[in-house]
Amino acid sequence: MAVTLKEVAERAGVSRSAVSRTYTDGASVSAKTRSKVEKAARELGYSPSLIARSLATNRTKLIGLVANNFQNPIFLEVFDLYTQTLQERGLRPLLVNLTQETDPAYSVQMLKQYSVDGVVVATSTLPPQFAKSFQDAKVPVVHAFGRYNPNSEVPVVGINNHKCGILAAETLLCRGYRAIAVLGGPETATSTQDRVAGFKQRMSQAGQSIADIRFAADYSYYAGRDAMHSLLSEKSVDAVFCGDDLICMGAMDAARSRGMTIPGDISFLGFNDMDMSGWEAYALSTIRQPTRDIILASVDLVVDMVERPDQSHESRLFECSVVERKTLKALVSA
Amino acid sequence: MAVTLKEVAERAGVSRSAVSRTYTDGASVSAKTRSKVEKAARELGYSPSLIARSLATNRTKLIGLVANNFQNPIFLEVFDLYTQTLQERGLRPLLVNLTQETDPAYSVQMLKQYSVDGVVVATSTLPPQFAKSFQDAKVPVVHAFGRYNPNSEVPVVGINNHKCGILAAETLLCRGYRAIAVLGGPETATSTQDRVAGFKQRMSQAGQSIADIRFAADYSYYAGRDAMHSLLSEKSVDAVFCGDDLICMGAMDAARSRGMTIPGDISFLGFNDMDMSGWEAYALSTIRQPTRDIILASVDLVVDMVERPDQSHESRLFECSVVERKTLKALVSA
DNA sequence: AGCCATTTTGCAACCGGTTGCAAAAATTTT
DNA sequence: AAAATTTTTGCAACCGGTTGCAAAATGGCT
Repeated sequence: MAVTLKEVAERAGVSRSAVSRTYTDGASVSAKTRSKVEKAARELGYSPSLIARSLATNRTKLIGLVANNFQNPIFLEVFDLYTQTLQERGLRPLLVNLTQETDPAYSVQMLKQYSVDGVVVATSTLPPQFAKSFQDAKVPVVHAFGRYNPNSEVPVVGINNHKCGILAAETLLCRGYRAIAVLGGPETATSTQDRVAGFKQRMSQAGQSIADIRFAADYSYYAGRDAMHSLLSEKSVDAVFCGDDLICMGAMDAARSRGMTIPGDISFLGFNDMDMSGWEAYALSTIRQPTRDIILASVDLVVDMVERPDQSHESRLFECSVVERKTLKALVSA
Repeated sequence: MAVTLKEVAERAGVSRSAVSRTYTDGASVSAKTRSKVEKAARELGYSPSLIARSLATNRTKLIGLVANNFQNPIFLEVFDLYTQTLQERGLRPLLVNLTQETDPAYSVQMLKQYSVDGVVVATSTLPPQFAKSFQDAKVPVVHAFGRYNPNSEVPVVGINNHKCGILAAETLLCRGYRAIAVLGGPETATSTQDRVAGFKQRMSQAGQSIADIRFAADYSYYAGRDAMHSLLSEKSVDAVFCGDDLICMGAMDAARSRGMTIPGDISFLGFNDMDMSGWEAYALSTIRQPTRDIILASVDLVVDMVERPDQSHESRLFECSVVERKTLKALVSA
């Protein structure tokens, strides 16, 4: 069917190796041979089969990308960046959509069968041991957006969620809020747990209690809205720290539908700073996670792990920052 | 490195073919041999290499998914469905992110090198000839969300955009609007062109002129907002048909920021019915495109093209419907 | 021109599977 | 129990590339 190296070799009147070498860089071919080969290849419409090459070189240029957050628009941004970044390096993503099925065995098996060169697990909700199972299967893996632990075996690229929780608490405290609630993401997500822990710590350090802590069923607008409705029907609060911008938008709409104004009656602090957070209907003040940096670094890291497997590979954490828009009151000056 | 078929064969004390046959269905292996092989495989942690298999069978189980709309959240829904649907059939998507570079040559080359079994081009903005170039390269291809033409060579799975334009016009006309504008997607997108053409046709048929036609620079919130601002500073209109929900949300925020109420001062009709369109902050009345049906059908179709290449393969168009929320006035009764 | 160092080239084995074919084994039939 | 039939098995060639090695070609130098 497709044109093969052998046909090109025959047409160009050279050996098969000569053709092969024309297409592997660093190989030794004379200018004359190269041009004969290229001419023949052009005429035949030849392009080398990566499948066959993979078999011989033991490199597929395929990177497994494992994700479970296909509901959250921020993942589209993540996804766009991953595909572009990989593309630029001549690599291709092979996607695994985890849906509910978070049994790692399936993904590991799948990606091993395709002999991916490496894997990026891109999720903030799964525990370190999930990513670990790729490592156990001898596949280079990095956990992007994952939970960092100083002696974790799988390198993590992400943020310090505990510290972000502290940052959130400080941001709200120094604006004088006194009835603060937390509306986290799913309780099982490691990111949620860490952020809430950091938040609690800073609040109690300031001698403040937290008015209410609850968790949205998932990372979605509707989960945020529903959780906020039930919160508002039980408690009265003046500020809410949300575990995610999407949840926060749902929560804001819940508050508004009860006639509350933002930030007059109630204030919101989100998390992530996705594209939509800047929309005028929300103009969300939020904690920005440097998504782009995390993605670039995680690709760099996994590539490095593939190329230099013996070296040690270190986790990288990036700083988060507060983005001020219109859902918080102005700072009270000291 | 990885465990190979040969090692399993040796351990199980059978030939390599026996091992191979154990893992290809429809092959003839005795129960006794099979269990010996499975035992050895389990002990060694063997799973067959799809790369090697592909080379021999000429099937990779890889489907190229070509897209250029990584900015629009609706694509995340599309993407989720594609990955899941393919996954269920034992196939994997190989993603190509077109970004600006819409020269098909690159994608064709890329996907041919990976010997994908088939390709789904999932975009409503590129012309039929883009998808055609895969066909010219002998790769089975379907164009999802593409422009349909009765004698198009590449099968299309999507909607009739012209008809949707008519539907939009009727929806607005029968509610009594008399200063109607169109705010389309990018002017170069085939979907935009067809919707606008249908819309115009129905309007002139009703003896109505269109107050303003303009196009957003791309399928984004900000493009919609900017275009709407310039529209409003030039004209006065009572309803706007937007080429996409995202554009529509931007347009709504532009109108609101000028103090207009919806649907009191101005009404909006969107297109797509993405998840966000139901959010309370927008509650968009919109034309629903049956995304799920389109995706399932396009996967079915491409699979069929791979399995029965000689058969003829027909395009499929689905119907769209109006979803009523809160951005249009109630119907004026006859 | 002749010698030596450097490139370039082709051969052949290999990557990890599949599969047509004929022989061997198991099963059925007489 | 032997013959005929069916099923299972192993051999070996093949899928489309890469690569170590030795031979051949090239180029530089005296």
